[in-house]
Amino acid sequence: MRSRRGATRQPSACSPRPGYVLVIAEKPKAGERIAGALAQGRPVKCRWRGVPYWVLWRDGSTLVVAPSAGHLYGPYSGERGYPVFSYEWRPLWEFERGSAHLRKFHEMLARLSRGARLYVNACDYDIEGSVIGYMIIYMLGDPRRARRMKFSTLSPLDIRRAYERLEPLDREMVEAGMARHELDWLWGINLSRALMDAVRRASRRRVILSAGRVQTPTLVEAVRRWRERNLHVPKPRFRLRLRLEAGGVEFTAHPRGWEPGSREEASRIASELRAEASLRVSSAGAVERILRPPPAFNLGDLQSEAARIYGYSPMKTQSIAENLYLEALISYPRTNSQKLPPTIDYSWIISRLAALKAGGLGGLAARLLSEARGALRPVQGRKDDPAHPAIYPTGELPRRALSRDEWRIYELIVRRFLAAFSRPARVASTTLVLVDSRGREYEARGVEVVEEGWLAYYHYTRPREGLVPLLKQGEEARILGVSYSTEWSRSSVQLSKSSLVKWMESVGIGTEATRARIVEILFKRGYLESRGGSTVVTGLGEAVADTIEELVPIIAGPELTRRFEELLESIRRGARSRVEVVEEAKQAIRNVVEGFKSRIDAIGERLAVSMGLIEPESRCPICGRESEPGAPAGLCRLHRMALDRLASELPVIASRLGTNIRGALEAIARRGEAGRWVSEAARAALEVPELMSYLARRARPPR
DNA sequence: GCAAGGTC
Repeated sequence: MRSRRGATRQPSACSPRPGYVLVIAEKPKAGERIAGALAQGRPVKCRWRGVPYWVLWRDGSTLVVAPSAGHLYGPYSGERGYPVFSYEWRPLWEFERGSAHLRKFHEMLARLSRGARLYVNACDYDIEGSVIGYMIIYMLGDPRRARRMKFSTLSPLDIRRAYERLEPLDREMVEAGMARHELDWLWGINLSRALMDAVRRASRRRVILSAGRVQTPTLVEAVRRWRERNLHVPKPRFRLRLRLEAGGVEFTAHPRGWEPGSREEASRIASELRAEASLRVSSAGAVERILRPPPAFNLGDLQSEAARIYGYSPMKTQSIAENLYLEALISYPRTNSQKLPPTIDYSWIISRLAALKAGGLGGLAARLLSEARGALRPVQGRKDDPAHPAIYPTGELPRRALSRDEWRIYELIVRRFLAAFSRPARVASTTLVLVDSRGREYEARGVEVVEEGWLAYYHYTRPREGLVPLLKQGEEARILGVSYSTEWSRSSVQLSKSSLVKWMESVGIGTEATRARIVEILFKRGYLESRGGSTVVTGLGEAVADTIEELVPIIAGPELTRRFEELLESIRRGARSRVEVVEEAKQAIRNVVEGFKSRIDAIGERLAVSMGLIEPESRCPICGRESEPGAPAGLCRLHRMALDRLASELPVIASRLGTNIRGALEAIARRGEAGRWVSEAARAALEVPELMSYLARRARPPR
């Protein structure tokens, strides 16, 4: 009986005689590629309870390629209480919520392991892949009869080459990977239990709290940004705007390198200018910039573009991308790479995309093919990934109508992919410098896209255009009008899911697959909340961040990850052992827990107050948070901080506005640009004499 | 139940 791939099962082929080579892949998709590359002839696709594996023949041996689905094992402890230092590696399906589907993978691998003469770890060539494959071989097979396959892409050539050059098991890499799991487990479980215990003792309530190497620094950063935003004191600036005309073209100019220092000065200069008829051009220059095409997306770039353009959360973008991947429309999305390797058949993919009907994408693909005339070389970004290339469309076309959200993400990926093959764009910018009769300089700028290039494919980063007339030095521009406006500075600090994910990436914590998920955990724990489309930190989030910064500063910032990296590197080099490193961590955690327990009542009380579980002794009259000892009028720490910031900024603001302290305070109390605690403190100071005199004592006149 | 990391 002949069978087509995947169509029919062949019972005899699917239960090969013992003595075969078992090749373990990290996931089904990779297994399929590996089987296809290694088979001489066609691999036979088999299933066990729905999980695929492949049987094939190569140089007279039988190979069975069987996939895992990521990690099948992890540290587990049945022990309650803390500190907890004993654990063992157990199958995840036995104890982890949401891992039930791993059971059939585990059983399939257990069955196939029995008849193998050789085990090959063919998981992704990175630290986690080494652990995934090794644990399966260790638990179900025999590490003494095992080898490692090392390949950097899933191209048939790389896979075949890796199989011809099997290497010994990478034991040091595995030890480093296991150490990573164990260290994260020990720190995370113990600190989380300590926090929960503190609240339970203070309030008799059970609440789920957590801390960890990645989530806690992210929370601390969110708190820092939250405070910065809410403590923002806006400052007024005065912006002069001149409407000019020359040669029939109207345009706008602004002061160049100076600005009016006060409202009074702005008003005086405006009337002086109104009395003049024209400005003289002192110099004119044009420069042309070349904008290189952006590289194809990695997950982080895709997440931030989807957030910028459509307001999608990183988690939403990620799960949409995962669906597109599972439907074979795009390549593997959990990648850090901005590079497209030369081994992929791009002209085939782009010709397939030319058949896309919706959204004009097909037309763009066809246009690219005719523009490129066979020379398809993508730009390469700087970032790389050991296991995967940048995200690209596979050339498979959607078989069903995509939802609006799915289509948007798919379109972003396709457009960005096409742009990577296109030509640079050229943008001309013109700068006119003009002077008035008193020698003050003004500037007018024009921007024009001279050659579209890649902007035709990825138009989301098109520069804003505007024209200025082509004038020469000495020529004049007529003044049509002069105005000035007061602009209050806004806080430039961002706080959103997307900005937190970006921050994590910039300091190197978390991975492509986990960053968005860990930000969601901060919301789930009640540390962060979405209110009216923006992200806020809750009182609980602040209390947890402050508590950990005070008691366990090592885990409050990205430094612990750096420390981990050094330790893991030393294990990989063979300079240190996993046991040694883990024992050291246990000692550090033992000390931390001891310190925590000695102050557990105070910690628990602070956390419980922040959650509203127990009453504080005295509350801030503005917000109801716990009062800070010694603060004026019983303010909390945050409103006291806001008051102090006001005190230091008010004198300058008053002089710019040409008013006194009270006048400046009144202006700030109404400004939407002011941080929330600042405007609240300003309003309170206008009403409560004690606060006003506190301010007056601290507000020093400007030098 | 609690981490972070794989992947479905």
